[in-house]
Amino acid sequence: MDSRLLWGAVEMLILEVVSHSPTYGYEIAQSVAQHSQGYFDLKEGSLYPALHRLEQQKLLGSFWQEVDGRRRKYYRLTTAGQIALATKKQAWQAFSTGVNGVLGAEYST
Amino acid sequence: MDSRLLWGAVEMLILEVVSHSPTYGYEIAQSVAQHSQGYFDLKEGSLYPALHRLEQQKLLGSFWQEVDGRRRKYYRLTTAGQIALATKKQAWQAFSTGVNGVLGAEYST
DNA sequence: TTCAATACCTAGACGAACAATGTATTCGCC
DNA sequence: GGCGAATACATTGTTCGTCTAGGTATTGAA
Repeated sequence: MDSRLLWGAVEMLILEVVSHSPTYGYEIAQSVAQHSQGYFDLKEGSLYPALHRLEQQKLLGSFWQEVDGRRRKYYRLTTAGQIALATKKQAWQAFSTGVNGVLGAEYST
Repeated sequence: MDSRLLWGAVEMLILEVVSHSPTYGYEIAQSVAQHSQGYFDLKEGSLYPALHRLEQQKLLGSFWQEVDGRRRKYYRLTTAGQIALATKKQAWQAFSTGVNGVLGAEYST
């Protein structure tokens, strides 16, 4: 995949996954990979800085929890996060429509 | 618009526009803006470096031409450019499908 | 003459994704 | 009892395309 296309979409994908239920970094990466048929492979160097960014922007809240001897940092969506997610989805729609508008521009059809 | 989403898509959009007929930078920017309903606004700082990149990669060829006292640098798609465009379109499709797969994921359990 | 539009270009700043590396635990395997 | 794979977190430094902001020059309208 062209990783450049990933720019700006990572945060939206994270917010989307967390919006369904509180979850943690490692599981987010797996969830994104799974639902994209393995297309997305969030690296730690992208994932964790993004989570910290979103937390600092108060779009995500977090709490530590230990499960089976493993410490996990769970994230949940804040109200601001819900709004941000909706906004990002709209931006994605507009972007996607824009690209397809150029690609499918009727120069003959 | 979220300019981050633009990453990596600019070259594809340029190649697409040029593929229809030889054209020049200024017109490319206008064409992209028009076909995306004004969503995309290619800045010169993105447009010209991208054109030079594509020319250096031999995906675009160029020739100068003067029209009405204005010098224009026209670009045309090379054979390699056609292949690259097709490849980028497929990558875009895969990316778009991947994103929508995560956004529209069924969590019904 | 002054401004907008046309038409090209570049230098530097910015910032997110990546590779690589580190820590630590649990579990399957033999 | 040892050993690798998977789990789970994190950071450092590099990379590189986009943007801001600046520059040159011509044409045509106010």
